Amino acid sequence: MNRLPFLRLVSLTSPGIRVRINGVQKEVREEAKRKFMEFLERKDLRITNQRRVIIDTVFDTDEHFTAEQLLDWSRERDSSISRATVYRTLPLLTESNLVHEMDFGKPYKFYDPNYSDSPNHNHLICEDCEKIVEFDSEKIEEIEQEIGHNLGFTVKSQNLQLSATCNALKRSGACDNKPCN
Amino acid sequence: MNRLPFLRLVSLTSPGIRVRINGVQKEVREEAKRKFMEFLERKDLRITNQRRVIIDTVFDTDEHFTAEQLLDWSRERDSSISRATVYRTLPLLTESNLVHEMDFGKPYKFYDPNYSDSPNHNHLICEDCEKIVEFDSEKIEEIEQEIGHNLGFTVKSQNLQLSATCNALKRSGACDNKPCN
DNA sequence: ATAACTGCAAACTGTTTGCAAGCGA
DNA sequence: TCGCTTGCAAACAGTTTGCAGTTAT
Repeated sequence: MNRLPFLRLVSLTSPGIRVRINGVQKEVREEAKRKFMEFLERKDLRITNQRRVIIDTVFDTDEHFTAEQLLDWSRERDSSISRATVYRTLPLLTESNLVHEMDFGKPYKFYDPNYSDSPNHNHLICEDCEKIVEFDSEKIEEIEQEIGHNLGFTVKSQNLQLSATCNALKRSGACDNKPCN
Repeated sequence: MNRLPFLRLVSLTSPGIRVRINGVQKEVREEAKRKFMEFLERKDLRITNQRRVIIDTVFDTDEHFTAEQLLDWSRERDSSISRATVYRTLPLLTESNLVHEMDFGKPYKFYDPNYSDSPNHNHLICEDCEKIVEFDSEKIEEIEQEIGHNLGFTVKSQNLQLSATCNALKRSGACDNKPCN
């Protein structure tokens, strides 16, 4: 099953907006693995070989993935991993708050292994090449709180998706980031 | 199939934030119906009895609905309406930009018949009672454009979902809006 | 030992589709 | 009339689950 090429772009920092840097440090990823093991222990769940392989697969990548992609990648490491185990492990990963489940209106879900690193990041999706850029904005978070307050709610989490077209593509016929085939 | 009670709240206007008023005027709804008929004609599609019933059902309500709900409601008016026709009509409605398709992370989609009235509105979902509040914020739109610009994109559309808890519920044990069962 | 975990395959759910009959322009 | 539309039922895709055997603690 072929899926969309979801890449993360290199930072383009600007005031008040933090953009995820490509290639989060290895230590952060190792810490996430450790935290998930602790999460399992806390819930009296077992650290099986299959779970270890899946955890390593999840946190050794920086990319957003689908359940099916995770299955493929995990099977490259251990071909005995079953679809059921992947589907049973994903809810644990999201429950632990180390992975974020996302819906882009496709019939399948996407998972983001960078969540614990910056839990408030939002996404911009390029309509031209279907890439995803992550970004944080303090201003947006402020306004969200304000809106919630005005409506009589306490905002617990937000999900902002921007759908956009690539300026570079319009200028030169190709994205700066990657050719748009 | 029982679905969530998605209601629209009455306005709580505050500076810079426009909230949808409950009960959009009848004329707006009739205009939407007319526009959709025109859309069908423009595409050389036929105005069948089934389509008329579905259109009336969609624009006679103010609420967000699922495909299954639309089927139920339409069948109350004409019991011969089939699931297939509903599923075949929904893409036409979204393509016409009179209805907006939304994903709240559930396995089924929601549809918003208020879209043409305020195409940039966003949603706040109450975690306590699963109601949806619509709101517009010019500030958010400004920042979105700014972020897009800084990242080298032109933002075409946005989708902001706030997940929140109800302050009134916390104070008094019930929502102002509706008892939270 | 024993409770949690696994792979398998079947089940489930929302949505789509092929087909023969029906109906609008 | 002609070709778009319809209802039906089967197909489809992603996800979940029951079960019997396996494994971590």
